[in-house]
Amino acid sequence: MARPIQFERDNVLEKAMQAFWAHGYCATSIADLVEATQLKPGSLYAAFKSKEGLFLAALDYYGEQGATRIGQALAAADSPLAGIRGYFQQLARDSADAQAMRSCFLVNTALELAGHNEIVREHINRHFDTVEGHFLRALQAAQASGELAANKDPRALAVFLMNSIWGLRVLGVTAPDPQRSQAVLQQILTLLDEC
Amino acid sequence: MARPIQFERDNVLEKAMQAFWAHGYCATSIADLVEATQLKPGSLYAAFKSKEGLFLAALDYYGEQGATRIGQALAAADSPLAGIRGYFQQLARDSADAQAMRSCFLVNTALELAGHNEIVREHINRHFDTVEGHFLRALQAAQASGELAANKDPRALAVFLMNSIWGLRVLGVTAPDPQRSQAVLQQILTLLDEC
DNA sequence: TCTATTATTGAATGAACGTTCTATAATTCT
DNA sequence: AGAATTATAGAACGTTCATTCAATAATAGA
Repeated sequence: MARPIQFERDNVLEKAMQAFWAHGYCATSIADLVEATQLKPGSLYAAFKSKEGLFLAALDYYGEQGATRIGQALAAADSPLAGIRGYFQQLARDSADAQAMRSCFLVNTALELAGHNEIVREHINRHFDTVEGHFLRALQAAQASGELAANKDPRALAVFLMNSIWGLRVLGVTAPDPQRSQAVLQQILTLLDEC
Repeated sequence: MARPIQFERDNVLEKAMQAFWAHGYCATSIADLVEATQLKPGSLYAAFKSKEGLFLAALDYYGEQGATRIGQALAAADSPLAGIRGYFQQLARDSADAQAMRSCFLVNTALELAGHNEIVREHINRHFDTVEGHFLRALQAAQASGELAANKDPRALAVFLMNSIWGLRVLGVTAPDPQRSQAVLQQILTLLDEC
């Protein structure tokens, strides 16, 4: 009974996410988003209500994709600990890439907005909790199978791994350098070994 | 031969720093800075050239203060490792404070601007390097005195400690919680012990 | 005391901001 | 085919932005 929507929502969210990720919430103007998504202001506001609405949608799009990817990578690994080691090896490589110089969209947003905006904080925490949950289950499985020492605390290790991700993201933006990333990686992995 | 400057530079920088720290570079307007510093736009521009100039001055003011404070805390401790442990205990307490919900000004800035602005990146790295230098010297001293195991790598540990600071700052903004902060702290301190 | 110099003031500037609105295009149901 | 409905386009809105400027106030040397 009416004209159907022309654009694909995921495509628009992907483009908007890239723009927000690259420049942050405040520094990304509606004009930037119009250019990135190829939608006119009217269409953007009809679909997402406001700049903040579009931002939250893009944030969730990023968060869900990321968490899913991590979950799949862990599930596909030869063993729980091998999955975690593999993930951090890749992360260390990413954070050493001087071309990228780009943190995680969630971490950027956490520091730009989470301190003041409770809604944003909730969205971010939800995604972080999902990832932490993946790590926790992997660590518990590793302990059950004897791959992780019995005297380790999976919960504490899971929080620590999240902490390490956040740190490596900052390192990747300020001083991307393979040697430094590898040094950090070694310390992190040491904590997963017997000691 | 001319009218002398009325304001104290450090006082203005302190106020400007608080404003930038609380809201970020982009979200802090000149009007905000005028109110915070009690200087009119003309005076701000005469003294600091531009918004960016004032920001960099405030960033350095923060960085130098912070690095000095850490250096003094480490020097005043009973032993090198005791100094490091004490610093991280305090940091873990800070990041568990739900009232504050505020990261480190340098970390905030790193994620907001360092990816695009090379000058900002250089300023930030200079301050981070100073702090890392303090940690490195403490770790080397600890190793020399036998307090730190001989098989440890002070350089790698120093980078890892910086990484842990950054992580705890993110934790403090998104989900301040004593239990989680303590869990992370325990893992970090474990790496300083024999194992 | 007068002159030169510089700090301070706050209004003025044009550009860019997020958002809204009206006209138009496209579609479905009757 | 016509009527009803909704997406799209892009100009227009008032506001706020960073910055500049002309007028004024305050000081130091002559």
